[in-house]
Amino acid sequence: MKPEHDRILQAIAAIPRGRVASYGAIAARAGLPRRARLVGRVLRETPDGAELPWHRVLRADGRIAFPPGSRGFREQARRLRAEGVQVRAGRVPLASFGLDPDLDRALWGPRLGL
DNA sequence: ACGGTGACACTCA
DNA sequence: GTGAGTGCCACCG
Repeated sequence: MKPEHDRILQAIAAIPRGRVASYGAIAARAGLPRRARLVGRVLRETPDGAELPWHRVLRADGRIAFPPGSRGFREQARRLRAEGVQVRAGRVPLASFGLDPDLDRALWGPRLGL
C-alpha cells in the first residue's frame, strides 16, 4: 500500500457522520492537491467489506459519481439517507452537508500559472 | 515509450 | 441542463 493511499483513506475516514466531501477536497486534505482522480482510484480498489465511509465522497457538484440507477449509485444514496443526508435526483446540497464548501474552488481556481 | 481510460474538476458555449 | 475541450495522473495493453 502506497503512503498516498493511506493518507487518502484516513482523510475519508475523517469525514463526520451526516456530512459529505468532494473527491478534490479529500485529495487536498490528504496533502495531495489536484489529485481527485487518485481518490477515485483508491476507492475503486477498496473492498466492499471495508469500514470506510466511502459513501460520503461525492463529485464537486454534489452528484453521486456512479451512473444513475447502477447498484453502487443506489447503495450510496441509501447509506447517505440512512444517516440523514438529503439526496435528491442523485444529488446532495453541498451548501448544507459539505464539509468545507470552498475548498475545491480554492484549489482549482487559480488556473495553473496562467 | 505511447495511447486509452477513469468513483475527477474546471471553463466556455 | 448538456456537451465539448482541457488539465490532471496512475494504471494497463
